[in-house]
Amino acid sequence: MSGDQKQPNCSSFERNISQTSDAGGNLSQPLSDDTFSMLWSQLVGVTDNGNINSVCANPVDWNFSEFQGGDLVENNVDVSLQQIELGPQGVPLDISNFTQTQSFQPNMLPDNAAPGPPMSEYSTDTTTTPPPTSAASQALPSNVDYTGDYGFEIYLGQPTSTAAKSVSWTFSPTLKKLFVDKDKACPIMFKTSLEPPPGTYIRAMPIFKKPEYVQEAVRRCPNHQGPPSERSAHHLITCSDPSALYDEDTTTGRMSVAMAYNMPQVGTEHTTYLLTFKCFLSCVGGLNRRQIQTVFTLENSGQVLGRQVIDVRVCACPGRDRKGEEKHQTEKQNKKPLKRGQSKMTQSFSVTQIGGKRKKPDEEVYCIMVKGRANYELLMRIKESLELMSYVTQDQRNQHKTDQTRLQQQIHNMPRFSSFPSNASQQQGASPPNNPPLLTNQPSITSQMAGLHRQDTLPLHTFARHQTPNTNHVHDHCDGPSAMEVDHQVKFTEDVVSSQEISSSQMLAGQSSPSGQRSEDHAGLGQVAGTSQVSPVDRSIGSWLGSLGCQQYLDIFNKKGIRTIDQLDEINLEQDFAGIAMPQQHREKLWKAILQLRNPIFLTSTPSSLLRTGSNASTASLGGLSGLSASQVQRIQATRFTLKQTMSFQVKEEKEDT
Amino acid sequence: MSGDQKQPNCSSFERNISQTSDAGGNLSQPLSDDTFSMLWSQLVGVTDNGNINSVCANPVDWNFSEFQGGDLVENNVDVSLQQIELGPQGVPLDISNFTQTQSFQPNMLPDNAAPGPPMSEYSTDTTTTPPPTSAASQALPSNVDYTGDYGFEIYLGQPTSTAAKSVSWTFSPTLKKLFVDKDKACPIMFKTSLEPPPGTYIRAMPIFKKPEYVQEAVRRCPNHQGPPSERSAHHLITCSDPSALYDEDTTTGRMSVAMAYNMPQVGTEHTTYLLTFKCFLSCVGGLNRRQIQTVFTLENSGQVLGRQVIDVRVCACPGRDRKGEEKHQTEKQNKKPLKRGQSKMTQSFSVTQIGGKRKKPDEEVYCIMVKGRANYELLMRIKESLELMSYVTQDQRNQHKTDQTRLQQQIHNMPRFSSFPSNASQQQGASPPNNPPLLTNQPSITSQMAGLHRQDTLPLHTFARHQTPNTNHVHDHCDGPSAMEVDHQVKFTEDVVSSQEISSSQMLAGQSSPSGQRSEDHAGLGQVAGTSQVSPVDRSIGSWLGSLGCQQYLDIFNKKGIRTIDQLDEINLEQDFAGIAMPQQHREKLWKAILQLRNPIFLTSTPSSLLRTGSNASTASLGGLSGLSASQVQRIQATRFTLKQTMSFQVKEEKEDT
DNA sequence: CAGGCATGCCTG
DNA sequence: CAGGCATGCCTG
Ligand SMILES: [Zn+2]
Ligand SMILES: [Zn+2]
Repeated sequence: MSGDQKQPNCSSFERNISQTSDAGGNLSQPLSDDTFSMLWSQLVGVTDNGNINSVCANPVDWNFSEFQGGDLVENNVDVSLQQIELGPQGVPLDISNFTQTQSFQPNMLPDNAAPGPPMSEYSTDTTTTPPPTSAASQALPSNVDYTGDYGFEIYLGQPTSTAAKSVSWTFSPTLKKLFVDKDKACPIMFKTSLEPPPGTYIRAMPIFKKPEYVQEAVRRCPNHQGPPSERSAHHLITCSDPSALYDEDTTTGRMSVAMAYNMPQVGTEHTTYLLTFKCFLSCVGGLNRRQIQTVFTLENSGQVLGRQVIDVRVCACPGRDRKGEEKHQTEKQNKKPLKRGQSKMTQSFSVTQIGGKRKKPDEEVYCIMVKGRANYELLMRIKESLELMSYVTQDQRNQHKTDQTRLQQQIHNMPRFSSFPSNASQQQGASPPNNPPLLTNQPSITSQMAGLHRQDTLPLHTFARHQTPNTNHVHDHCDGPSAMEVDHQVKFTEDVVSSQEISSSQMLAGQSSPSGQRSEDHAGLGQVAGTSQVSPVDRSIGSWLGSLGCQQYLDIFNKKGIRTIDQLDEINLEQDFAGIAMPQQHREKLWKAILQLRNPIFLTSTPSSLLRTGSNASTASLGGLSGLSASQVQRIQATRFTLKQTMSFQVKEEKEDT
Repeated sequence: MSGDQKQPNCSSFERNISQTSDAGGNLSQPLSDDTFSMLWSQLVGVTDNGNINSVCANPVDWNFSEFQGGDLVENNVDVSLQQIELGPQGVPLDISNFTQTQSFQPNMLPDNAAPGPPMSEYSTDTTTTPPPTSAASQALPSNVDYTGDYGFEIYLGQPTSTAAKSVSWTFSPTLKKLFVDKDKACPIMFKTSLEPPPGTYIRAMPIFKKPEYVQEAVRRCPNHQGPPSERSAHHLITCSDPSALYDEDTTTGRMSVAMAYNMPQVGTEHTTYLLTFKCFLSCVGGLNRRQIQTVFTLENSGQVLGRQVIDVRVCACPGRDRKGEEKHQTEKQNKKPLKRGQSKMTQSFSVTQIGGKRKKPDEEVYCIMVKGRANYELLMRIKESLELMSYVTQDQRNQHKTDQTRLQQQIHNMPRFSSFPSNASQQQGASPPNNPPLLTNQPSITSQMAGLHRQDTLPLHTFARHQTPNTNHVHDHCDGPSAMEVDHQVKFTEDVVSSQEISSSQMLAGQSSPSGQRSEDHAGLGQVAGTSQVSPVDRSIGSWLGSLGCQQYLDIFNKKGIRTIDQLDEINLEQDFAGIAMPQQHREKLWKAILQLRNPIFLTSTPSSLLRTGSNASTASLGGLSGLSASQVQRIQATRFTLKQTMSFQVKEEKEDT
């Protein structure tokens, strides 16, 4: 079994690779803090780069987990930077993957985030201003799939559900991960929907997945280095094709192999390359158990035409390890949402900046020593918000103020309390002992909510919760760019509101978002935020689906025995709804709404309570382009940041196999 | 837990260390065959060396286990080559360690095999003709303890019985093995009883323990190599003393560190060195899980004054691994002799050659491909005998012929059959189903013997077995150098003989060996051989002890419930008799006799039956110097070969924890 | 090729 | 520092 929880600690690793590490020395600072600093400075560096506006699509997406002490089960931070050139039709800022939290699929930005259909005018524009973006030469190489104008796609053969323990290789579609034995040729196939220009090649380049190491070039361990006479002596990945070229980037030191790309032979759909990995993931003094990905870029003259990324694990027992990781992942998926005592929180920031003009931030990096994890985490999130705020334009701030004022007025009109359900059976199950029947402003509201999770009747009145009027309710579920001005010291209270009030607040959310095709997803987000901030009058699935415009799926939920939205905690949309015919749009909408329901509390004033809450997660976002319409702009350079952090806590007394 | 069963297979290892291996390429031949060839050619090479007669003591002792497939549990071959200079007093060829079979103590040749007391005339003799015998410069370095004229001894602190899992180091006196963490300074102490000449130093040199690798220099794996600026960059062992010198022998490539030796500080008994091991035993591309020993030689001007050898395991958890290996060893000791279905055989050859004159054997090495383990093992033993035969002198051959003739005459006088015990209960227990009541010449006799093991009554008549007259009965239990002329295709039959016949045959054995101090051990061996070749009339312990002249221990056996010699299978002399006051001489005599009883069948015509026999082991020996007396020689150069092979087979249906 | 060990290293 | 995992590799 192989998981990704275990990583070499920094100090021991530094000793191990002291001879080969060519990464910067800033890893000696406290890991987590430094991680973010490094990550952050990278982002800043990229956006400050003068080439930024000419980059067609340069997303950066990281997924890592640290903070491994204590109860923390998972902590993923995805940072995505995407620069998009908008044409006259406008390219909608797709946020359909916004709430994606699986760590094994972190890089799946939607294909339609690419600059338009093949052979459109954008492709010309792109090719006429080709920046030197060869994957190997970038300090922070992108690991985001991008089929590009030529429909570049990777293929690893017919999907298999399992493999013998020691097969030479096996691909897990679920994990999007290749498990491959060392020194075994592995056929990797590619195709393009259109034939790229002559001289196009595919570059295969391994990168470390975790931000601590992403700057370090992946190379073979000393044990497995080839003879100096071989061009590929230090390359992890070799290609059976003798004409393959082995590059070592002079500045980044990255080792990659470039293989001529030709369209598939007649009768075949794909072009196959036999690749060999020359080190184990576990190789001491080399990969050293650090997860890697392999970035395949379709390139021509250094210009990236497409990109496909897969995780790769080079190990002695690909079948065994695949099984282990898939099981691990399934356990994660299945059990975490069910865990009463487990808390998960996801925060996500998305910042879109129109144009490249913005004052250059202070690039000096400071180190803040913080004692205690709770304080540290709190400070980190504040820090993130503060730093991200610098990317919010004045227009966005103004817009936020307006929205804020309007919303507060609406909320003030709501009654603070109404009635409390007398049904004692609602407090059955795993509800904590201290479950006061009357709601107050005290912080244990999530415990109370946990006590209601198992209700299977349809109460006429039930809980709803929203923030107190004097705090910024949009702080973690913003529906506009102004959400950056948030108050992290926010407190939640629980209110019971009537159905009328619910619908009005939903309307409010709907109203605050512009309609129209380009802002559709944006509006969707606003609607989702509304459902969690202003609760439905009853917690029946029917009402909830109705509020989402998804009544047609009521039967499906009922068949699964789900009658109240409190039961939604037990759902796994990807799994439970995998076989159900449903437009992707709806699927995403439902998934987002469920996530919102699960994560009503993002931050409380007492950070330690994060470890005790029944279920908390949060998604904060900064949607850009809110003030834009297609008629307003002819061509826009847009930069989108997405920073998503998911943290999970494991409650001690619960066993893994509950 | 760490055992020594697991070894890298040859091919994978070759690939792993292809960059660093500087050993000969003959490892590509079949491992086992090649192992012996290599080993053998080494022996031949050493003895053919012109320097042989001037070498004071140059024993070679190997212990390894291969043949790991099938039921084989253990296979140790110890080869010892000792060249001894005999003074006027004569130095008896001590064979007190002859039956030692523990693989963890293979190198403990007796200290009195050294050339006499300190400051004797030999020391002068030795120092006036100093050969270049620095441990590092020898292709096949000795790993035999030798305190030498100065009483050189190693000390690893107060013995401990156990240690915490991850202590930086711990020494197991039982295993004579140091378990030490990588990169942790380990204090190793030495003392001498006399102060050696100025300029004396201690050389620490690691060697591989197994003959497959013993020629290869031990060096760090590429991962753990130091910077080229360090003299010790490739040395496994480093010393904290900056004045230590790091040698790399130009011809052998061996890496060693030489540390100045000074007598202990006043008030201390030992001189301490802080040594550090820079690679794990498991290091890929380096030690690669190959067991090592460290040879500490007290040297002066390249001359070896003393030698101390310990096994070393560099690992991350010294305490854990020590516990594991000690447990493993205890299990081996305790359980193997008890196992009914397990068979163990030990063969041991000892060849002593007087003087250095002997025709140079053909040094060409050929490879015989053999299909099937049984055939292979059979052929290997034959090969060994044949090759060892070339060391037998003509005098020895003549002596053998004489003995042979005399013995055959005696045997012909014995009745072939008498009666068969009617006690059906003798066939209880683990006896195989096909257990014919009447004895014939068929080959399944060992099965029948197994059926008799559990008898706990004292039958008036019981089995005895010896070889048919037309075969050479001394083939595996020789009592003289002529034993080399053996017939390995020998067959055994079972006879029942009377007690009178037993004692007569014992007398025979006794008569054939000369009396006197110098040949005492020789005589003892002959007696032992006699007890197994001509069986006692009854199988009671009393009779057996009486025949050995050890009646005084009858009570001890009875207290342990042992009443027949068949029960001796269940005894472990070293353990069961550890606390019993008994002269070492008697202990050895008993032990040898028990071994003989256990191993009546050494070779059968059906090799596969080796895997099925209840208990078989054998000791063959070639005692040298049989014709010598102290008065005949003033000074003698003697060379003694000892080749001992121990093989154990595990029967499938028996569990380890029976 | 499945079972399982050996063994460095991570976690509490 | 003990428990236990991760993972290359050996064995049947
Ligand atoms: Zn490697
Ligand atoms: Zn090493």
